Amino acid sequence: MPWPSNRKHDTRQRILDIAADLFARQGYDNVSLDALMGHADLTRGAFYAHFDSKQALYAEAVTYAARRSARDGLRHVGDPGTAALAELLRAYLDPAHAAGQRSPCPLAFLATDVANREGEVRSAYTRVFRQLGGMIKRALPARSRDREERALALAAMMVGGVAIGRALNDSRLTDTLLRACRHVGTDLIETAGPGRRR
Amino acid sequence: MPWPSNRKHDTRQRILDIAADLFARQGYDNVSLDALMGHADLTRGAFYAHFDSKQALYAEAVTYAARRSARDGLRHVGDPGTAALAELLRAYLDPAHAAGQRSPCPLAFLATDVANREGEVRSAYTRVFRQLGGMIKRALPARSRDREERALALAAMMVGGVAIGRALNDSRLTDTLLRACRHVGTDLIETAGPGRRR
DNA sequence: GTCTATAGAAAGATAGAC
DNA sequence: GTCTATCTTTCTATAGAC
Repeated sequence: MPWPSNRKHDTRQRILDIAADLFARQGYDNVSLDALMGHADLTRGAFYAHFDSKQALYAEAVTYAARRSARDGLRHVGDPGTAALAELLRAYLDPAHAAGQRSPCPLAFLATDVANREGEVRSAYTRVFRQLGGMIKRALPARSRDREERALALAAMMVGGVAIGRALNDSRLTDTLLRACRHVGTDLIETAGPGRRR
Repeated sequence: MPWPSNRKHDTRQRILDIAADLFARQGYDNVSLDALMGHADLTRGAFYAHFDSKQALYAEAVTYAARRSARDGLRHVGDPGTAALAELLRAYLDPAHAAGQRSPCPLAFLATDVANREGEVRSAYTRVFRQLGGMIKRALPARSRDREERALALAAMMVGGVAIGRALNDSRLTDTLLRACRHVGTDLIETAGPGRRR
């Protein structure tokens, strides 16, 4: 219960919701407070009644976008385990995700955008990445060697696949890339049984 | 011989060189023409004698940054083959690369930055990615199954690792991530012998 | 809390002198 | 080709009325 009771802080939440979407889709610099508040049917002036600055909102938005992306993306994913992990891989590397047709993951959509910022934004990004890595790690077979390394490498492949796929100009190549990551990633999960590698 | 003879287009080349560096390190919006030209010991006004617009320069810079990054990064990499590929993996996923201590690869440094642009910039990025994918593919064992898919997934892991590593706030986690990508990536190369998988 | 109005700074691009 | 000066736009942030 972060909020004492139901208040008019609905507005604040609405702004945060819109910000998570716009920032992820267009990047920090390409979203003006004017456009942002316009989407909330408000004007610039009202913004500072809810947030201290654009940067402060950005930091919160990164965290919130991650939570929302996980909530929406993991809807059909069952309990932890390799089957659920394969399903996560499929959902994350879906062309619809790269195309921004559902709640985008800020790790992939804001990677280089966040790298050019400081402080709280970077911390939020780091926190989110740790969560993804931890989730993948726990879903891998408990007794597999290199569980941590496999989890981090898998996360990098997922994020990289979507980030690159979004930048490409050729949707056929994007689809091919995402499919490749799904297939190779699935193999990385399946071959992660106890006592393999090296 | 792209240039008819040696001309004073040295200046143009100098601007391009600086742009490739600044854009990759700071992103498109965070580099002003003022700062750019300042690094070349010139002023804003001289810019338009060499390029049509900032966007046009950006497109050229993406291509040029890739060429320079490959040239500098592959200096100690021998002829194509799995050994050279392992060396490429090591050089690309080096913490010094992620920290920007040598010619940065635009694929990793500009992924989400390029995604928010159009036209020629996206085309340049796509072309560069095709080159990286092709290079990795040719270095994999010729008779291996899924050569194309492995190559693309490896590229995604490399780019993703560096892009994420650069955004993180914690250099220990960055190092761990890059090491994980190197190890798992090396395994992906070694297990790519003829007739494996599935 | 939300509005309009405005301050103040920065940016891309152009014009004309040298 | 390069300079200085300027046009024009855009943006974050603040002030004060309602």
